[in-house]
Amino acid sequence: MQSILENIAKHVTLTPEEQELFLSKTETKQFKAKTILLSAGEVATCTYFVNSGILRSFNINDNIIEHVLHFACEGWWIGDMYSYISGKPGNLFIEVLEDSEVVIITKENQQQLYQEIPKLERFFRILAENSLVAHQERLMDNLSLTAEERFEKFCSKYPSLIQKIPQKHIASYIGVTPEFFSKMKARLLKK
Amino acid sequence: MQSILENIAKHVTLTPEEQELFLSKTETKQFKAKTILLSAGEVATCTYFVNSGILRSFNINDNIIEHVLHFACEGWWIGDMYSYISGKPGNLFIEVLEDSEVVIITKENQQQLYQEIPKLERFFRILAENSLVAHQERLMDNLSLTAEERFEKFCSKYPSLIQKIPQKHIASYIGVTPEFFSKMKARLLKK
DNA sequence: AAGAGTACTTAACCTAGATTAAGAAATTAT
DNA sequence: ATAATTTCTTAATCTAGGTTAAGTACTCTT
Repeated sequence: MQSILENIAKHVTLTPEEQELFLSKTETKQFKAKTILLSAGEVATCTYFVNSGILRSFNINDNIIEHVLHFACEGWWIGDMYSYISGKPGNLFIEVLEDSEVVIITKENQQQLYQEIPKLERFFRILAENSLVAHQERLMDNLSLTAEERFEKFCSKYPSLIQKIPQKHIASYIGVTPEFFSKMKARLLKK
Repeated sequence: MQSILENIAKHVTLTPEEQELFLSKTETKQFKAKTILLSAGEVATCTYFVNSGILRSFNINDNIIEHVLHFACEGWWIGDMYSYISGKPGNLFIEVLEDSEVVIITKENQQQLYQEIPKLERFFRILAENSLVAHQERLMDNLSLTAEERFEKFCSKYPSLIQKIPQKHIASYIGVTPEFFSKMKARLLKK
C-alpha cells in the first residue's frame, strides 16, 4: 500500500515536522462499496486520496446515461476539480466501487497547508499538470482511435481494474454502450 | 490587449521588482501566420503566451489526419505540456494561424522563476487546474453530446474564432470531418 | 489577371457503434 | 438456499457521422 506521504515524496521533500503537520490536516476513513462520497448538485469541499480500494467519478446525462470520468485505485487522487476550485455545485458523482480506505483533505485545510508548507503548491501543481497531460491524451485518443484501440489502451493502463469492476463501467470510460462493449469483447476473443 | 502581467495578476500579486524579474526571463516575438513553433517529434522547451493573434496545437494521425487539441487567442497560454514536463519528444505541432505576438518562456527560465518567485508555483498550479477542468469538461462533452451540440458550445465559448479561422480546424476541434461539418452547418442554417 | 493551391460544398454510399428487446448468468440480499 | 436484483450477452434494426469523389469558391502568388 502506497501512503499519501510516499505519494508526495515523489515530487517534493517534506521534513518530518511537515509530514506530521500534513497528516494532522487529513482524515482517513473506511467506506463500504456503493457509498456515494459526492453527488451531482453538491459543492465539492474535499479531495480524496485512495489508500486502498477503488473509487470512480462520473456524471449522469439526461438523468439516464452515466459517463465515467475517472477511476482511482490505490495511490490515486480523485475529486470534482471543477466544483472544488469554483465553489459551485458540480455535476460529478464520486462512488466507492470496492470497500476502500480514503484520505480526505478539505479545501479549507488544503488552503492552510499551502500557507504553512509552500512546497505543497509545487506538489499540487505537478499533480495537476500530470493529470492535465493524461486528460489531453485521453481526449486525443477519443478523437482518433476506435473503441477497440481505446480498450487496448485501457487494458495496458489499468490492468488491475479489468477483473475488479463491472465491465459496464469500462465501457462507459472508453465511451461505448455496454452492449457494444460486449460484442467487441466477443470479437476480440475470437482472434 | 491583455498583457502577461495582467494575466498573472488574476491569480497572484507580484511586486514591481518581481514583475521586472519575470519579464526579464521572457522573450516577446512576432510570428507570421503559418509559422510552426513546434513540431511533433521535438522536445518542447518553451511555453507560449499569446499577446495577439491566434495559435493552435494539433497532432497528426497516421501521417494524414489532424486533430486540434487547443486554440489560443489573446491572453491564452499554449504549449505541449506532455513534452515540456517529461522532457521527451512530443507529438504535438504548434502553429501560428494569424500573424501573432507571442511571449516565450523557456523551461529553464521557468524553473529559475519558481525558485526566485515561489508565488509563481501557485499561479501555474491554478493555471493547470483551470486547464484540467476545461479538458475534463470537453472530454465529457465528447462522450455525451452530438456534434451539433459540441459545435454550439464551441460557438459560445470561442465566438471570436469562428470568423477568423478555417472551418476545417473547428471541425477537427469538435471531432468531425470537414465534410460532415459542412453538411451539419447547412442543416443548422435551414432552421 | 492567370494560375495554383487551399478551403468549402454536395451527394451517394458505407460503417462503427447505438438502440431495442429478450434471455442468460452472476451477484446480493433475505 | 432461494428470490431479487444487477450485470452480461446476443441479435435485429437503425443512425450519426465517415468516406469517396467531384465540383465550386476562395486565397494567395507572380
